[in-house]
Amino acid sequence: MKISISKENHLKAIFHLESDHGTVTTNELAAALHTRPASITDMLKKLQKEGLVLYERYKGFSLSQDGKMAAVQIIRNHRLWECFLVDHLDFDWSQVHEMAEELEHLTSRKLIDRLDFFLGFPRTDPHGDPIPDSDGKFTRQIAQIPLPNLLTGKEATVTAIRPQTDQILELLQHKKIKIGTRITIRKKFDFDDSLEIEVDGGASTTVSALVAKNIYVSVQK
Amino acid sequence: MKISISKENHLKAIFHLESDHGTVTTNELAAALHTRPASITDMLKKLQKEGLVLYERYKGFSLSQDGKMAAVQIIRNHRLWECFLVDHLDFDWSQVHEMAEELEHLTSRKLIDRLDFFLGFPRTDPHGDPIPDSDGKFTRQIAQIPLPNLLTGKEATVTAIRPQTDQILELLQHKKIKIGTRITIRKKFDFDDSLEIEVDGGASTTVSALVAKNIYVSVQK
DNA sequence: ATTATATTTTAGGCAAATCTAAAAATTTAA
DNA sequence: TTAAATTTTTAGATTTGCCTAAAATATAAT
Repeated sequence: MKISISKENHLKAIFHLESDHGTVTTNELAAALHTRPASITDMLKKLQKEGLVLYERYKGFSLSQDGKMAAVQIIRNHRLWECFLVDHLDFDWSQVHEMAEELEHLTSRKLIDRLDFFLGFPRTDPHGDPIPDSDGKFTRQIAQIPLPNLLTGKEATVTAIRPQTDQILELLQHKKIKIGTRITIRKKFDFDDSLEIEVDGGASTTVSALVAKNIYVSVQK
Repeated sequence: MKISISKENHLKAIFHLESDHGTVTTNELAAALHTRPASITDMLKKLQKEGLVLYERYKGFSLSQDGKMAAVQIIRNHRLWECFLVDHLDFDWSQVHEMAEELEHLTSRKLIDRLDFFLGFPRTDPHGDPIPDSDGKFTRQIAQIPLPNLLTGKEATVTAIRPQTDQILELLQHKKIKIGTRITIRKKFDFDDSLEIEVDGGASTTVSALVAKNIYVSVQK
């Protein structure tokens, strides 16, 4: 009944790709897992036998209900451990992903539930991604929009940075922007789509279109 | 250069058996790891090739300097995670071993060092076993003696319970004895070697020879 | 609609970590 | 000190997860 780490990684990758594109192909999955299409086919057959994916050769595949549950559990583990690493061990959010990739595979359900309690039942991880509860349910997230879509003059809260790279982290750290920061757009420049923004009701800076596109905000909350 | 989990477990088991008996045999190691002697021989050859054990067929084996370092690192990980589970996630010391068996294999050195800091650099784990520092050094432990060896009337601190089973934990919990508890022997009964002891300067109880033998105390500190 | 291209699968192999059964070496005991 | 018992090792398989190269199928393009 125990799912191997490699299988867990396959389920997780399928889940993420399904969420993004709605559908997944063998090649995509192979790329996501840094493995070869042939290996994916092998694994798919095993996962099907265990009832974790629905698979028909040459036709495509998708997670079964059980497979989805397993994937969500891993994602929960991953995100909770990221919270622990950032909030209590004082790591930067850009450093924690790899460590969480290992921690997410720990098998004790009780451990993760106690960790959840210890952390105070956080609803999002340090990157702004939602954390499902112990039953695998994602509580509805507040609506997030890319910063360029925010109306000028309307204040909003930064809820996520995506994708997160060391480079954008460095830039945003310098500009004192992180999750929870309040931002108001003061001016949009059509020339290069850069934005002049006010940060936490204080100083103004300018961010390029590229940076702005990676910042997600919410007007509610 | 990365050591597999299975190899780490072999090194750790050799380390523990060497500490106990001074020497280890193929059969003992197989028993400790719930595996077969033939598998031990296989693994030993691999570990030798990697310079982690000194091995001559039919002659015996022991950890090399590198092997010892690796083993100590795992033990450090294991004991620090046990501290975390007991001190922060509120598990009983009898429950944490299995979880720590998984956590000990995490590969990030930085993670474990930050955990050490977070925990306040504990010198012993919840079972009273010493935790080596980041360089693998065990700081000299205060002398521990089995409770029956303690002189009557001399106060001492409980430093370890060994071996720890759910049953003895239950008994000691009921008698309010744990690591850190102060104990004084009031009377030794030669008839069955049971002891009448005073717990934390308060009430007295009696413990059987079997229980007493499993309690280790230190008069210093 | 047929060919060309791209995707997916099969076939056959490899390395790690285990196993069983049998052989070899060592140790113990008569 | 040789025979018996024990320990350890070898030989040969198995499972898991991956690989490459070639074949099968599906999709796109003329």
